[in-house]
Amino acid sequence: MLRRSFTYQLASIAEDAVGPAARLFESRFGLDVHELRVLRLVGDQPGVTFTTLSRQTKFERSATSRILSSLIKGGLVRREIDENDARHFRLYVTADGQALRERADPLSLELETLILSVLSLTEQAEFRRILDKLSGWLDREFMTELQARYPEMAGPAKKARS
Amino acid sequence: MLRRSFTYQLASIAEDAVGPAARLFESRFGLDVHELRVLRLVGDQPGVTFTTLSRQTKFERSATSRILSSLIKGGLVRREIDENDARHFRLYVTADGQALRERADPLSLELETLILSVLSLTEQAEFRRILDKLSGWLDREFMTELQARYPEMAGPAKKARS
DNA sequence: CTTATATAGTTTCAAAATGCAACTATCTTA
DNA sequence: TAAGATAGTTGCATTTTGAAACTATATAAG
Repeated sequence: MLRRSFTYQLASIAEDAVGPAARLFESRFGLDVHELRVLRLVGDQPGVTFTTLSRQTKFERSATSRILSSLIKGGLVRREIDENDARHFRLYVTADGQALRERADPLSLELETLILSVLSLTEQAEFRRILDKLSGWLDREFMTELQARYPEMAGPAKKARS
Repeated sequence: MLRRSFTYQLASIAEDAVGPAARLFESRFGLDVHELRVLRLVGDQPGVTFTTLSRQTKFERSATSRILSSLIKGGLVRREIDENDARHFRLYVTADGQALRERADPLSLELETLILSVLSLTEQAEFRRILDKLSGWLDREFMTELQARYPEMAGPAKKARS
């Protein structure tokens, strides 16, 4: 078999993994995976600020803002004006949001376990370790490195569309 | 640091990897990454049929059809009616398509090397091996397994949108 | 032979997502 | 008190989406 491009393979795995999950979360909790992603990021970083968050979501700022609005409207997230700088909002998950996460997380875990079940435990650990290493690099030095090597591509991340 | 959901991590890595690549291919070759994906899949499987292809692309059939049309219009792919069954088209990359691939592939390889450069050679090999194992499983048994466990979600893969 | 059904692939179209740019509001500096 | 800078939101034109309808060929049944 021909060796497929690594990026294609990654994107393809991500789609196979996220796609079914998306449908399940939608049908069980009426929750869009994008919303879930934001809910989790906020939950894991109480008091996180919008700009930080939107860098992590990998969505556009405007998209993140809209998702956030919908979470707030749904009572899953609340925001507080920063007392030192009223331009900032500090974001927190509400009790309802927390409750929802607590229902959603086991399903995530279940799916994750199923996906990884084809790997031995050693492989799973190794895979995780490698993914962590990769994410760290991609989040930090990689982007700088890219800009340096390919100055032709400025501007922020464009839709990858897998 | 909190352990992030594996699917989020994967999607996030894929986006970081594919996003920049998308912009580069666009600016250097005027080629959309989706088109490139299809071009490669056809190139690697001369005579492949539309339905097979669209399963591999992970796009909707209609999207695949549109991308294919654009490749054909651009003279990068050609199609022939199957002599045994006129409902099928057999797809082939043209000389122009091949030439384009030959210009694009080195860039892909370069990017891929850069992305993986944070890993040791052993890790790279291990990572690849694990990815292969995962893709195989996800393409085959996994989907069946999912349907069995979660009958509530029928229908074909929905946009994962990461 | 004629009708029914299945399969391959394309096209249409309304709804949703995208992303730039303009906008509001606050803060900082001078 | 005016001029930027920063945080976040919203408007809106464009693009993307995906389900459904459609065309065309093949196969099966009566």
